[in-house]
Amino acid sequence: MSWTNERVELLKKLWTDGLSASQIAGELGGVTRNAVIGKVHRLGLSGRAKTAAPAAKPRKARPAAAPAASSSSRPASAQPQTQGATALKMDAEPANVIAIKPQIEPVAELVPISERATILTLTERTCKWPIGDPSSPDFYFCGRNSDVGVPYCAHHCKVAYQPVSDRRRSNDRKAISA
DNA sequence: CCCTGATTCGC
DNA sequence: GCGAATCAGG
Repeated sequence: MSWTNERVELLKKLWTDGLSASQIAGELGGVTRNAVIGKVHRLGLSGRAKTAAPAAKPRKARPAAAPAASSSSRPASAQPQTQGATALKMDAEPANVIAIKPQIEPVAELVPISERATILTLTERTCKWPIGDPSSPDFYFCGRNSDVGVPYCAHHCKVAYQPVSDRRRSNDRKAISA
């Protein structure tokens, strides 16, 4: 795969949207996260709202020649592991937040087909955020990695849990009078 | 262990 | 220019 204008534009969009390099790589397909990161740097759009202090890091030079990656040891990109399916745990909700029940997610939220999970491939470390209409054949789960005991990946945790402080007391309604 | 981005350097 | 290998960190 080469970096066509379209792919570069999508890369820029996703990167600025805050997606991780591996997520973008999965979205684009045909490239690894390293390729994405490399491209991001070449495009000069690295460092998005990150640390600004540690600018100078005495990078340690690589030993010498790479252990010869020969030519037969590079599948494609890192994929979520698929070990034995184990019990699902839908608990672990932080105390000071309210959980928002996953609803049918709009098309905007897409997960690369290669990373999607079905009820059969979910493990205790895969994101169980449902995507699509449960009654539809296109229904699937996010499937990205999540911490053990946590039902969703980092991304969907943000979506699922909303700080209580953000919840608006429903008393700012306007004069209801009568 | 999983992941993240950053960097180097052979190609 | 590209990206695997590697580093450094969470």
